[in-house]
Amino acid sequence: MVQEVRSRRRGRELEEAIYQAVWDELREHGFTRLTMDGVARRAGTSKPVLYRRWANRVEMLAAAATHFLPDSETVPDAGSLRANTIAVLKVMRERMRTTGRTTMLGLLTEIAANPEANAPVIETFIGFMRKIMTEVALARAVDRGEIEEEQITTRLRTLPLELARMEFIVTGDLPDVSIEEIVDTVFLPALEARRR
Amino acid sequence: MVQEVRSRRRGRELEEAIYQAVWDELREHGFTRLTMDGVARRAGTSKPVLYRRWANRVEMLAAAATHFLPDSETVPDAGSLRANTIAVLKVMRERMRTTGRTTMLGLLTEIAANPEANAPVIETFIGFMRKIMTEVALARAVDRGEIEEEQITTRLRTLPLELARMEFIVTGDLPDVSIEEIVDTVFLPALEARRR
DNA sequence: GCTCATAAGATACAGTTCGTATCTTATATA
DNA sequence: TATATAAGATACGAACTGTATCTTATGAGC
Repeated sequence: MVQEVRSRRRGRELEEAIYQAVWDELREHGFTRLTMDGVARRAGTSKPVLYRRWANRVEMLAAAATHFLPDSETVPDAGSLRANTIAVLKVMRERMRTTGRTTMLGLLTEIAANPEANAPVIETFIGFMRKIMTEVALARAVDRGEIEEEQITTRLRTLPLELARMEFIVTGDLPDVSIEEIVDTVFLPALEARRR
Repeated sequence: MVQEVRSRRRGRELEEAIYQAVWDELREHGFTRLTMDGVARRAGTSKPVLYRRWANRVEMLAAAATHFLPDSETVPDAGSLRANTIAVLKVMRERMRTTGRTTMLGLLTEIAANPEANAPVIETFIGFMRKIMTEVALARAVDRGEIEEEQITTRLRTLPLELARMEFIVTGDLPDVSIEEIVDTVFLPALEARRR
């Protein structure tokens, strides 16, 4: 035989192939119709290989999502709280588009059913954005003297993120106009009201 | 025979029994484990009866939810925009608690997959609350001269509702403290910022 | 280069659930 | 009382889940 294929992948290599298959199946069929058989077939492997790694569908999916979403983002300082908040919301939009609406809903459903077990998933999606919001938008604004540390409450810190997430979940997207509206007519005024 | 049971219910009566069965199954097993067989068994009927009425599980569930949620609410004037907005959010909380977190997520998932077909569901859940918000909180405040019609944008009208819904979906509840925080540190300041 | 433990991949399975088809029979209506 | 309609029982194919069992490729250690 001329063809000397590496017919059996292992470890990292195999896992990458599985993640890719999950992602492709997700694009093609959506979260609700993503099956273990489908992923196994597309990845050129078999179900037991999947179940040896993850206990169930959602765990596998969460791992794939985590794998494809960057766990750090470098957002250059845009010079103002307004511009940086808009930049953060655009990062969030990209992440949500990558993940997809029904996948987000599926993960939220799983989290609702099993909060402790899914703490890492919560961290990947929600905690991460809060971190970026704090570091990229708020901390810089405090440094710059644009706002006072005391103006920032948890509610206000997460406010633009919550609105962005809700809009994406319900409408399926988050246009630039909405981002600007959230920042200009809700976030900044609410923050401003706490001055002094 | 002494016992003269109506052994075969029809129409309205049968439907009420089905809705009740859906609701009970929902309480007992949650949205993800609600099965057609289970509902049929509990309602003392059979699957074909369900499928003659609704095309699938989600449609049936949406109908049951619509059936149990009041389609009008009388919220007495509490005297101020602040108090009325809080009252509206408490109505919303009751509706969300009645529906349940995973059921909401399930319906949202279905809406995402099939927006046109589920327009009535959207109306029941989202449109209804907007209407209450407008009638109970905003219109009265305008009448009272507390705010100007021009201050109200769609974004601001739905702002407290979006925040309340997101918090309920992610955390599973909406405590009084959150309601007050939403109204006092976000909604009213954002509205105030548009004065003049 | 050989041996061997490990894990990949194939296959088959029981158990659920969905949605449908088919049939019998109770019940409202004319 | 006759008849159309729909309820309810039952059974089914199809899809999917998660597991069990088996063979065999492959990397690590000798």
